[in-house]
Amino acid sequence: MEQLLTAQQKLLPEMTTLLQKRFRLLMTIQLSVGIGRRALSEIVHSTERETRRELDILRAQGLIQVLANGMEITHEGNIVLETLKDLVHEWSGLYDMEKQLEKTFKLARVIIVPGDSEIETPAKSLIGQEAAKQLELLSKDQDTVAVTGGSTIAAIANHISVHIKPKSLVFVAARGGIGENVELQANHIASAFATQASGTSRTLYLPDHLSETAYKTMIKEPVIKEMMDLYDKTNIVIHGIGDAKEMARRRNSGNEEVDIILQKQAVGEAFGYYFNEQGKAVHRIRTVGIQLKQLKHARHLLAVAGGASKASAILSYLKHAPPQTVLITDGGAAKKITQLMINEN
Amino acid sequence: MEQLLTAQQKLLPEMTTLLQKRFRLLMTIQLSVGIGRRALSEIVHSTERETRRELDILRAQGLIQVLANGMEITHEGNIVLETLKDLVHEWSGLYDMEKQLEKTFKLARVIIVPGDSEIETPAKSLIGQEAAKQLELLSKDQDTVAVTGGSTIAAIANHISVHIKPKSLVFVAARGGIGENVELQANHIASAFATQASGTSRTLYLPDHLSETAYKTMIKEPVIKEMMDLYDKTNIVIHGIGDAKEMARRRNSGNEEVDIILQKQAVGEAFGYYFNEQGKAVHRIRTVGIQLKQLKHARHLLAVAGGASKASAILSYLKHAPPQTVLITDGGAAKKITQLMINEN
DNA sequence: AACGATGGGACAAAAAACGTCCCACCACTT
DNA sequence: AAGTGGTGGGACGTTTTTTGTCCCATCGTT
Repeated sequence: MEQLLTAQQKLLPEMTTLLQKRFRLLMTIQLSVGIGRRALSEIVHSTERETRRELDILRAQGLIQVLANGMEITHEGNIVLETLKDLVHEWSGLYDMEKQLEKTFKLARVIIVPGDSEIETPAKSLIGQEAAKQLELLSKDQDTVAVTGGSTIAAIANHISVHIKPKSLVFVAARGGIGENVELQANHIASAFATQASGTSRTLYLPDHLSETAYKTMIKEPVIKEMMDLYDKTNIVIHGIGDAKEMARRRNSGNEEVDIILQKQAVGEAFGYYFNEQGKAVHRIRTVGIQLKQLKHARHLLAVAGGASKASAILSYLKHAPPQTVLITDGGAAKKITQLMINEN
Repeated sequence: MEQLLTAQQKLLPEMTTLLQKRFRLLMTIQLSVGIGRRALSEIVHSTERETRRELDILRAQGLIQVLANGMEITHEGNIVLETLKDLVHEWSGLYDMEKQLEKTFKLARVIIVPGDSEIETPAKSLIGQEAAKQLELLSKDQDTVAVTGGSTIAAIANHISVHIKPKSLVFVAARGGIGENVELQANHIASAFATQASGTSRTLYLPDHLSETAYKTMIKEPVIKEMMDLYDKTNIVIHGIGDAKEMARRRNSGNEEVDIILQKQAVGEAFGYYFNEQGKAVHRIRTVGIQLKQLKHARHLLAVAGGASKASAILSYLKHAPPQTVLITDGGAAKKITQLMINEN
């Protein structure tokens, strides 16, 4: 039945907003009987005309009744209100969390999709879809877009072709290779994005983590140097947020490295920096790929990560996220983040 | 969960239509892959522009994908389609039945609300609501409206004030008193309607069934004569459809009367006539109140009845219903009627 | 190469929504 | 008893959206 509602929302995307709007009106009328059209408009922060329109509909549906001294909710209206209470609470809860996170961490935008991508697959797909929508919204012609790897970022690819209109985007792999799975490599993903968006892609064929000597050698290679320059010109960065231990494991870090991470209580990782719960960088490893300081020059940053287990990593990252960051996550992560924030205070 | 959907429909009445429209588009695309915008418009009998608008939404939602040679449904679209199948079938089934009944019996309009008013109370309320809407739609200023009694008709009263704009309607009791319950008497209902619609009412203080002598005496009374004249001027009639045995019981008919009804296999009753399954009038009793032949002169007839048990009575009535009849019933009755019709052939 | 479909762009016309008044009415307060 | 501040509903010019109807480049098929 959960699915039925999800399917309904897919087919009628405007439903969610409308339902919440009318629900709120109905609820307000219930709470303050005898309220008038204009007073109501003020409370719900809506124009008189719009409120009026919705009220006409509510009246025609027999959910409210008009008295001489204002309006009151009918018995039927009360039933509707009661029935939809949980549903709206669920939905509007997400909306409230979005706004709260935006405000607390001074982010450009926070988008929370319902569900938990670790438990239900549709949530990951929703995240991907929203990320693709944001990319379409924020990208301009001939922009350079840097992308990292990971399953969440990979999930965006499926929705690119549906949402992105062609505008000669250049997709750049934002980091070298990590771990085994080819499908989740930045290189592969950049290329996939380019195909789907009818753009071009540039790839970086190097391991993500290099010894100092190897690094110094490779940086002089023209092919590599060219990529480093591209990072300076990057307009949009789409990146995941890694769990510290998980990233260390993927990088096949040695025992001493893992020990440092554990000892310094790192919870999150991004672009070679490990962050502790307070959002402080406690450790750094040399990585090829885009650098943290280069991020600040990008016009938009899409931070994409979901699942309750990533909550602490996301929270840690948010504490130093640049203001042009757009966070796209899911209800599972968002709820956990809120919990963690409460525990801190 | 059934309730949740009902509540949703209450709050978003435009949802039903929209959902069905988009569902149909999606389904058509699924069936004929590679179909184009214009061909699609023809199939679903919609304008190119409207189809286009909906298609844009479906595309943005990732439910369809645009190829060079037309459109195809995505995996996600298929899931949505599968999930909403039952819901839409339920809804559109009602719509189809409406059209079928309209056509078969040449009626002005048939409205079927979901549910069965004998089982769920909301269905009766829905019937009342729809009847009130129709009255608003069909009535003109200073119209004379005759109403009969019964619980279904009484249910309309609650929705009158919400739907009817004041237009000096005159409500007339269409028949005398039957049975005990005052609240369900034509007199009481006419008066209730008038109050709710800010109109006036005329009542008929006589028992519905009279002996011939009593009838001949009373008909000469000016007060009664005046009412009979009013019936000739009646513009709109709102009436229920009675089950034959039930009506006989309410009228406290004698045993011989009941025997005739049983023997002649009467199933329905309206305005003193008992009808058999074939819609033939098999028995008649003298009633005060509006007469069957006077119905034909009314501009609109609202026949209101619900519940599976009334199906045969409704069907019987429909067989001789005047073309200006608007039938308002519920899913329970409509489904039973359809079954009965199939059995006849 | 030609045809017939495709989707998408464009634009004037029609329709709906909106902002913003006024007005009559009613319930309180003064 | 008069005044005041709220109520809903009507009205109307303006703005925004929707609609109908083209054209056009493109692609697959003939």
